[in-house]
Amino acid sequence: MEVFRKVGYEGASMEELSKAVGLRKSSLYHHFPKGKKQMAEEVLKFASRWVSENIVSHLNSDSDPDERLKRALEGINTLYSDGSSACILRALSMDTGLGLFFTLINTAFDDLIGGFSKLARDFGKSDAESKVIAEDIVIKIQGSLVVGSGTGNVTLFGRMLSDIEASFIGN
Amino acid sequence: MEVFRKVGYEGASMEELSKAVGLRKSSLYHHFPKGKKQMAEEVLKFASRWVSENIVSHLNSDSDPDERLKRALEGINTLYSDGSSACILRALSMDTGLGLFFTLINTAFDDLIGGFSKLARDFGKSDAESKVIAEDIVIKIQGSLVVGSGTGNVTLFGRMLSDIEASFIGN
DNA sequence: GTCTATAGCTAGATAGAC
DNA sequence: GTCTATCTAGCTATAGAC
Repeated sequence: MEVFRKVGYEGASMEELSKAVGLRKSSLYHHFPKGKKQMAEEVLKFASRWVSENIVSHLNSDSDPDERLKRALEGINTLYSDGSSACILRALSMDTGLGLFFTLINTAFDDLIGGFSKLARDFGKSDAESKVIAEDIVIKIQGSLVVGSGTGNVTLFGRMLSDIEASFIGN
Repeated sequence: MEVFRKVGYEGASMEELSKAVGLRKSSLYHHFPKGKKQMAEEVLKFASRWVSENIVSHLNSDSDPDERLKRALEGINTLYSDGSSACILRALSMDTGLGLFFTLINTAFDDLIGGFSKLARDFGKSDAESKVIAEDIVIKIQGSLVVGSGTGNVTLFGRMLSDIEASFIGN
């Protein structure tokens, strides 16, 4: 996963993946008979599951909204290593001619937006408002990762998380 | 440029670039002796110049702030084809092992942020506020492109531009 | 399940005619 | 300046011993 999200699908060579895993190239084909494409797919599924279990699950629960928001943001902070790790969804959404992974990426984004949408509703927002708020949150997270890595300013991500938290508590 | 921003540096093959340009591979080496790396570099420089001339120049001018904002946003909308085209800065900021283009990308982002920063000051904001506002704007633009392409919802980009415009005029 | 060895191919890049 | 033809290195992927 580290390799893919750092260099993207085309940028990741089996050699590099092999070194990262600590197994020879041929051994990778034992675990993933369909090769690199399958490896990227499994990585995406793993990441989606992680997001679902460590972020979306909190957003969708029925406990205290403040607590849920806090836990979800902690999950996001962990996922992106305080803003220093790229997003695997973004890394794999480019390259690869005819969107090999579009469906997986699409549902992952939708789940996340759906989670924040529910949270916003539980904070008293209307359905329409909630959708917009949720989209804006995910946009801010992704944007801060892109601009943060492009400018070398890692603090943007942290500020964005603070802003997101404040935007709920403020209202 | 279209090829690079769609599939990234590693994803772009000389063959594909050749077809896009309408010249044979070997002819490309006549214009760009240093090959693919140079092509990407020139594309990046071209894009930076375009951004500078069609977006940043307006932001940094001394005419009516409302007008400058409007023109800059029009430039952004053109650059990204209403949100349907990926950002070349983002496409080339990944891949390529040891950030081949980091400096170019960095200054492009800084110029853009600097431009919006000046605009915010001319709208009466303090220096510190202006920097934050400018960063947030660029974050929103990048984020909406990422989430828009990831979810297949192109409208996010347009909404973001509207929000940006409204955020100034509202204050 | 992991390895060494290698097949088969495509990538980026060159040579040289015109 | 553009072309055809080709080189070479690196890639993904496979074969088969252990």
